[in-house]
Amino acid sequence: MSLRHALLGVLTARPMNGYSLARFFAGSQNWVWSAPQSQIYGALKTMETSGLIDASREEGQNGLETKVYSLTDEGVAELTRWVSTSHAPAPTRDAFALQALYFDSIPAADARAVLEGYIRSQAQQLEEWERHRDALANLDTPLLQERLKSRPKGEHRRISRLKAHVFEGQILQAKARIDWAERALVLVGDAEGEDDEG
Amino acid sequence: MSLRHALLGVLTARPMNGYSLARFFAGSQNWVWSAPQSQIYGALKTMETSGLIDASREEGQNGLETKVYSLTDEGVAELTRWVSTSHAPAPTRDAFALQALYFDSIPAADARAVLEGYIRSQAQQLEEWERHRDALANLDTPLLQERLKSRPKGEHRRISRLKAHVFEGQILQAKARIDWAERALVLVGDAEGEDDEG
DNA sequence: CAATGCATGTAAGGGGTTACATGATTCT
DNA sequence: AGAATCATGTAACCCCTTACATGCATTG
Repeated sequence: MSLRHALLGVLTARPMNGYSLARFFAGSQNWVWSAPQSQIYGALKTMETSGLIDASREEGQNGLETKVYSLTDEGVAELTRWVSTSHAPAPTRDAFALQALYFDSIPAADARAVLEGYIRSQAQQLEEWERHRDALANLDTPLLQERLKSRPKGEHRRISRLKAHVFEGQILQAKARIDWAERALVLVGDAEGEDDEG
Repeated sequence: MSLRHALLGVLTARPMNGYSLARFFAGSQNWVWSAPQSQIYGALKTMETSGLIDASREEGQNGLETKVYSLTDEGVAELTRWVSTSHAPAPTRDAFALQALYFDSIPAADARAVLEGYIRSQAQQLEEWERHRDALANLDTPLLQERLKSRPKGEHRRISRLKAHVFEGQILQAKARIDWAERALVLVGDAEGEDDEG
């Protein structure tokens, strides 16, 4: 559902081809939406068919012919409409919380190892988000710079602050998860020597 | 992927039929995994085929014949294995953060309305999770009581604390989201009168 | 007798993942 | 010559959503 809006959002910064969009979304360790390459091309095709974006054949970086997509008026309107609308939250589906619900039924050492791995991956993600937040706050990302070219200078500070704040939100959540996991380590460790089936 | 493990986890408390499981997972406003009824029956069938659970025909609440599923040894082993293993975090896909990234391009009043709706829904979810956490801490949920029957009394307190802590984690995250959204309200409101395209 | 609850399923369609396939250009 | 990068796609499979379909039993 939202991949389309993510693509529309990126394309408001500047027109891009499928390959660049795919790189942006692939893995995407530091953004709020990710998608594999194979999904991008299909989505772009259906979005073109439904009139949200336009393709123009242009020369790529190496003289290769590429399809460069840009927003149509309809695409801009759809993004604006979507951003302005309240959407019901997606149903909860938290695999790690599910896993943690059954830590009481495995050896404490195993639960500790899983929690530590979780903390490591959250800490890494946290770092990446902090970097991205700082880059946005300093107007130091390529896409933001492109985007600001079509906005009056007086708005630049407000825009960069708003975008940085979105990643501040991700940061706060990652920190909450890390704090939680550290307290879980204590809870699990409490019963050292506890084993499997009781 | 994890619906199977969620089902295995619930079935460790007691054998259940598809209908009860469907009610448990449907909407599931206060648990960590949700799934619609239509998904449950299919998942149960494939899990039975792959030997994770066993079905036995028994009498339901009203003399109706129902299929009651219980874990096989293989099912227990699979759940234990899954819970004991570190899993890579799912790629980020945060629709609300995506939406918030473009609040700078809509009227501030619209952004405020969306944020307020978000805060309301998060606050509601928060309340439900707090109720559930408290119920677990007080050994006051039907499923936990069933589950504890097969565990030594000495472990009851530890188990209920661990489970309650999982929901404490959800609570902390919901609070972080609400705090974030409230600061976002200030940031957005800063530029009162700012409009659409600049 | 109608509505609600118990109980089990199917079907169609969309979204996401993994892997495969192809071809040109640039770098080493 | 071989590897990496640019560039665009396809195919199979699984998960999830929405909706439909059926039938028995209880309650008002």
